[in-house]
Amino acid sequence: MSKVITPRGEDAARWYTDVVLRSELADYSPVKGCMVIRPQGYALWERIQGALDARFKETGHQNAYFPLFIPESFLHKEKAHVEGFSPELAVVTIGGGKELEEKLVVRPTSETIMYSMFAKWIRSYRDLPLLLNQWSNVVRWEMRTRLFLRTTEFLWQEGHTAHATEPEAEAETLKILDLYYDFAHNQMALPVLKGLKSEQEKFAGALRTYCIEALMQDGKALQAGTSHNLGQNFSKVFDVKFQNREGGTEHVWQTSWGVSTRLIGALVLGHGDDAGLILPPALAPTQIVVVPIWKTDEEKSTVRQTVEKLIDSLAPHVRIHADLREEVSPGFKFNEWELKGVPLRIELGPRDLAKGQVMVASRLDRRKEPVPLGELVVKLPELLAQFQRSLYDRALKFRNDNTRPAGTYSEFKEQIETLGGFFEAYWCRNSQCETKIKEETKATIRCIPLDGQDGEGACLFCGSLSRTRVILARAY
RNA sequence: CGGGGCGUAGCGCAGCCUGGUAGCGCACUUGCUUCGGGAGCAAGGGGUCGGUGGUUCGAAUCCACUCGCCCCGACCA
Repeated sequence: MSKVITPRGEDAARWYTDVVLRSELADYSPVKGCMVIRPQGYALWERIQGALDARFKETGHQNAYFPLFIPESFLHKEKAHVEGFSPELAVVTIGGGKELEEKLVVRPTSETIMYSMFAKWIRSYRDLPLLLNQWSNVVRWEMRTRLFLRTTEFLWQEGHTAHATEPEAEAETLKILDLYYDFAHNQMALPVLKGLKSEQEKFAGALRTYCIEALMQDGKALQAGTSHNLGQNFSKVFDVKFQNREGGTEHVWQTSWGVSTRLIGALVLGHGDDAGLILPPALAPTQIVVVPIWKTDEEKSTVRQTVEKLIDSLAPHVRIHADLREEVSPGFKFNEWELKGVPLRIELGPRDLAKGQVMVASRLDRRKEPVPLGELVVKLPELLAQFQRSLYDRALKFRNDNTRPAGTYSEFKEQIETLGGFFEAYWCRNSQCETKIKEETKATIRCIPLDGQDGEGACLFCGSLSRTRVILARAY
């Protein structure tokens, strides 16, 4: 493997692949379109899982697990759903050497199999709300794949809830959207827009799809999470009914929502640079790496002793790792840990020992500052918190600098090509205008932002007066 | 599926045009010296040249077919 990553300015696509492969997040698999998530990448996923799972539990959700295989007929019950997913299904036709009576679909998402069970479990309003989440893999036979951003099989979480009333379902949909928004900001250090998807872009089978939408450093948008209000679309076809307080029978109101391993791609594209990954401290499996430096055997033993004491005192407070390998030089380690995105690095050598200090280097700007040994326990958590803020601020500044009014349609067409980024415009809500824009510019309406819908303007395409403000961008 | 590119050592590549029995860098092994931004020297190990068939005294090299991967477009988290 080459020693350096292809510079982003030279080839952004190659840069992304280089970073993912070289930082050992993932590797290509023998199966086309699939990937192997390596220990580095999986550790990151586990941190994402941990943070989200805690939030789901705090908001009253329970985890469960439903089967990988779904009877083909289930998919066909909801018209829009089957039309949306048919082209990308993997289907099992043979089991145990025999042709199956009914084909089994490998789940592309679990609405249908879950709700067939909901129908069995829900009888009364007392059984509601039912708040479930599942961590699983799903398969969607994509034509074109990219590590983490779009693979044939991916890992995700899918929440599925059932409620007694429409307002309750809508409240749940928005509660999860807020949860995702908060997670993106505070854990991933990525500013995201909360918005509503257009009819064309919404989930197959949903009433409404809300999303969080992020802007990557190459000027392309990335859908980072979705929360759907399913209304009664599925409960009607799966006959998920309950008896209300008044004794009448109603279909439940449902939601589903998810985020996937795509979030790892968002971290790479959102924060990385030509030296590799940059991980937010809140999610970094290793927050601080210690690189000891020595020349003589005598120095080696004193440095090592100090490092061991350091680790013992700091390990309860921060996720810290000492790189004691002797077969590679300190300089090599600096580069390697920077590639892997570890936020802070402590350098500790004879010169530092003499002064009773260490050098602390930040992955953000690669600057180093001396910190007295005795102050580390207090100072390191502060530096990590500061790192987290700075990383977010930098991403926010980037987004602000790359969000602009679309202007006239011809101005927009030119700028989407030359500048990229988010464009603000008004849209008449006519899907023909939306399609035309997409065909002519490759940009899509990313969302109708929930904030700032109080003005009015001319539709970007047809010019008719509109009160719907939208964000457009080219997207992953 | 359309367009472009590539398959030669674990990785990145040269060699191919003009056939003569395979080479470079990194990585790996051993030893010594090193270690504050990808260490140096020395000695080693490792390849059915993607596959099949053909041309030829002889094929990594020429011809035909085939398989696979990557990138760009149409579908999508």
